[in-house]
Amino acid sequence: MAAREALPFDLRALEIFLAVCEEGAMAGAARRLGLTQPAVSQAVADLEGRIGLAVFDRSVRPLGLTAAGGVLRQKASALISEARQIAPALRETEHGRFPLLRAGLVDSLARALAAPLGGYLATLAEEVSVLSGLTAAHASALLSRQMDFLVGLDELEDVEGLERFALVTEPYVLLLPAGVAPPVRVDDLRQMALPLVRFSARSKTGIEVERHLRRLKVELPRRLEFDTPQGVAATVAAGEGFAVTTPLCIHEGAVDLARVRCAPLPGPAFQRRLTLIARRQELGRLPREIADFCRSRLAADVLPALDAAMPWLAGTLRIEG
Amino acid sequence: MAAREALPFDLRALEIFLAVCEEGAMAGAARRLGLTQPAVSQAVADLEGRIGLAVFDRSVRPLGLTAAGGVLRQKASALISEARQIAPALRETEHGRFPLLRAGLVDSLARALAAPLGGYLATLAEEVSVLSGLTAAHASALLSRQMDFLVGLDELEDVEGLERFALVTEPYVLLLPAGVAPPVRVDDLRQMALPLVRFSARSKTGIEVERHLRRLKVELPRRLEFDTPQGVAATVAAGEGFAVTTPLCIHEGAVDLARVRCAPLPGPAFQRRLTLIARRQELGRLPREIADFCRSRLAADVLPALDAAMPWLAGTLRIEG
DNA sequence: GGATGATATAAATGATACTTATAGTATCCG
DNA sequence: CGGATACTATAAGTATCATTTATATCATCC
Repeated sequence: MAAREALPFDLRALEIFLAVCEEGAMAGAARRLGLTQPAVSQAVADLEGRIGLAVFDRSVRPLGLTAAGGVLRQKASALISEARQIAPALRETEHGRFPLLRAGLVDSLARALAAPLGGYLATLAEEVSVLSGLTAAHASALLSRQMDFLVGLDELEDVEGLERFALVTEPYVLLLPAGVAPPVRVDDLRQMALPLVRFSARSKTGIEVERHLRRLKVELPRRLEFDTPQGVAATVAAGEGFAVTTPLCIHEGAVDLARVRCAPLPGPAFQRRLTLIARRQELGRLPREIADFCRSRLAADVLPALDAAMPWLAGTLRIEG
Repeated sequence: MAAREALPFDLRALEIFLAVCEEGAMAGAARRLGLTQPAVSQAVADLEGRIGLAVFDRSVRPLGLTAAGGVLRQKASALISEARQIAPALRETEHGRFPLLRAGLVDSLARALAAPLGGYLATLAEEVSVLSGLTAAHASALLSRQMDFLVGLDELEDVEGLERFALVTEPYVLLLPAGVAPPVRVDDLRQMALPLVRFSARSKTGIEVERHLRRLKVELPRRLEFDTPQGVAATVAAGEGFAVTTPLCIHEGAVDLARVRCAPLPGPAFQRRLTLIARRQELGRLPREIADFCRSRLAADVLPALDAAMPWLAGTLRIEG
């Protein structure tokens, strides 16, 4: 955690600063706040001393703002207005629940988890939003506090201040149209007659697959790519190509298993892990509990079907925790 | 402005509260903060007294959070982390400019203003973003502080705490394919052979046109609609229909004026006004200056061409201020 | 070039954050 | 169960910081 250096101001100082901005004069601000003029003058001088910069241009009247003062007005105004909303929000929370929880769910778990997760969150919060999509978009939303947690691949490995709960690890596998014989060796892969249906490079899964194939020196023509597991699975089911995907993506695709064939991916182990990521400490025990819930639902609803369809997975698809 | 009731806490109290949350114990928090245990105990009791709610459940150890406490942790954590970013941001502003300015520009001014506005803002801020689109989306971004100001129709008439600067008022006009004779009376409108090309009801312009035509008892079949002035203008230029639009939308459409014909809209006066809207007091004199800039660019770059193409406008298209 | 209305500084005062000291309470463990 | 341990609450004193009164200095307007 960052060094606990003291904050250079408190909310009271910002309140006084904003009053001066709006009145254009310290004396005016003092009248409005029910203080004396020197109190305001000293509060402003103290604030400037603490941040080490002048915020007012005292050579003109009405008082002008310096560059730093302009920015401070913008930021302080936002901060105070948020602070004012906190106490009312707390009072509305007497039901013992959060007022709002916002979750991001990677596409490949949308079918498996969106509804149960939404239902579970609804028992914890007054208002719930579950957004499915690419984890990249969710990651930036999480960092900018427009989202409370996300479930997806970990694209934030280098970011401090987050906590992670591993949910499930799964190997990449091959998905082929029903009649096609699966390649057994890496070399068979290089000679596939069918084109490769790809995940878009906008998704981390797409990037990982791309990199793995490059490492294996498997070069396949670029023909069709999709953002979503459904697009990939449906295209394979239609016989248009084969894909490197994962068991959960196949489940997400909701495709008729009679029309496709799943097979191990030849070559060295290649897997991915889905994780729940939240800002550390902000939601207390909640992220851990939500992760537990997700694991139990995956174990109960999804794993049995996938193990039945791909018995050769033999535990390489496993719930963490 | 809202009644200036005092804030029920300052940042120091929240800092202590969060330390207790993370340590799970007041004594632990005291050690971490370099305080004594009673100091923390009293700060917490004081905080609870001010907001009128208990935040900790003292009957269990490690200390549990109440419902309100859970929400407070979430909000306080966000507030403190934003507060910590302020001072560094101020120090980066020694160039005399804002670190970031985010503008929303209504589609109908995108061609006329996006580039010059962007250039002008770049002289004021380190980083600038100018987003074009429907004002409805910009309005919500403005309110949620994801945008600093917007230029468009005023869809926020009932919202407090905003300041407005009128830029330009323009009448709605008819746009027809070159060869078509313009309707002169309202009744001619009702008998147009060509279909009406509409602005989507997602845009305020579209809604206003729709309402005006309903008031005039002009009912025209629904065939083609667009979100953007380009779509409307290009469709009219292709001879596919006629449109009720405005001079600035026509300019935005960037259509060859030889292929279309502009004419007054029969019936009572019907106009719209474009406005610059910002959160009050946050950017100081900046909104007024930006509005001045926008007016001068419109007067210099756009008005002469439109007056030449539609001499019958005769001052009904006018810059405000 | 004063008159006026503002800001800055100094010293005194009041509020409140913090400390020491002590009493009360939860949890652990034999 | 009972005592050891570690925590929290309360009381009273102290230190610190915000605010006041009093006074000096500065900007702006005729």
